[in-house]
Amino acid sequence: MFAAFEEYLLSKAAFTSAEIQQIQAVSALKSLPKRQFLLHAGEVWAYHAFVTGGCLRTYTIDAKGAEHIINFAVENWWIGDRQSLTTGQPATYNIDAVEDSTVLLIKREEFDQLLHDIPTLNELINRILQNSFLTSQNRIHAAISYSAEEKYRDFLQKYPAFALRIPQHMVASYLGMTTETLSRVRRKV
Amino acid sequence: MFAAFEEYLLSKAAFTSAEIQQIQAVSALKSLPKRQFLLHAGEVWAYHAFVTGGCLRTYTIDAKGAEHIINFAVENWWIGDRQSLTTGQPATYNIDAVEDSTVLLIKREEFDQLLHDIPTLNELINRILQNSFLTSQNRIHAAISYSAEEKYRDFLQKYPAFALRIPQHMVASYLGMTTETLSRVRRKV
DNA sequence: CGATTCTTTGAAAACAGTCAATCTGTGTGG
DNA sequence: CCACACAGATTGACTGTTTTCAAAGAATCG
Repeated sequence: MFAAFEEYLLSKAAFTSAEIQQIQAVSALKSLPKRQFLLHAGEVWAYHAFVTGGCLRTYTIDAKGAEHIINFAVENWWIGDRQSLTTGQPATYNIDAVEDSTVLLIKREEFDQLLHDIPTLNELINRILQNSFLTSQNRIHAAISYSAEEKYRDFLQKYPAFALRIPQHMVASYLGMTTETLSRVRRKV
Repeated sequence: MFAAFEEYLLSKAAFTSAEIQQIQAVSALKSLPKRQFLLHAGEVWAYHAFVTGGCLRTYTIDAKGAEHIINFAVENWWIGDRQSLTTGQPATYNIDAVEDSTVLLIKREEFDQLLHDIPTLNELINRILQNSFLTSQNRIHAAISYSAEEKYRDFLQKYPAFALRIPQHMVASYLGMTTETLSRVRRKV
């Protein structure tokens, strides 16, 4: 399973095999059956996590019990509560497995050491951060500009693969609408 | 006006005076009267921009002529179309001045050189990027979870100063609702 | 198969948007 | 300094969209 991470790293930048080994030395693997939590809101999150297989979601639960999904992470995506990671404050988000998943974990201190020792990794992480930011901006734009139907069309166009593997009530919650509304929108699309 | 930027930089990290001078050498100042554009959608954006005074907004205009504001930037905030900056593609956003403003501009190539020469600046920029990302995440959460009234309360609580200086129809457009809806929400709050 | 989870449908209510008119404040030019 | 124009905010009546609640149908999994 580390092989998937190694392949990802090498596809993104020219890491030496010594660097790969150093990364592997601090990587821990974790299997998460469907519905199992990686993080509960209120706990402190102190890892960098990379999804090697499956799908997870980051979400909140409001006073009425409704879930609001901040994002999904499938193979080759990073996941975690970055706010908690950097501030040390309790996490505001829950993370659990949408499907049976496998995740690779690196503790914060060890990851910081890697960033310090391996400039290539530092650059890669910053590139990813920048991408995450741009993606977030686009999502904000969609959220404040589009109707329910437009949001769903936009989602389908951006993430056609997600629509096939993620339950619709979760897609609805990601798009900021109810399951019923999404179901009605889908009838039209 | 560079003084404001220098003060900002020194408040954020320990820059040497040589570094400050190197930064100043590539900084250009620009005054923007209210309503003047810094960037039109479709143009390529190739600067890092820092607001030394006033207030600007980043927004799109949809097919019906409605504006959707992605964000505001006041004194000591950075602004620009990062997507266009990094990819070289035409910008998707417009940027113009909400008030008479002053902006400090550094061309992309020169900024890259600074990042290379001044590790402290590199770290600072990455910290800011990370903050921008976290702020975006929170905004997404608000946009998909809250009602119009909750969105406005949340906005007031996070940015009390904005409510005083930004016209309400722009706040409405930032929150993803119409001016009329915001006006009705305000009557209740 | 039976139980659970997920999706769809219907009807009513709540919410937000639209259109049009009025009101307010501000700033400019005469 | 006043009058007027203009941008911005509010209000009312109406329309349309989305949510809510409840129930019934699929699909999936042990």
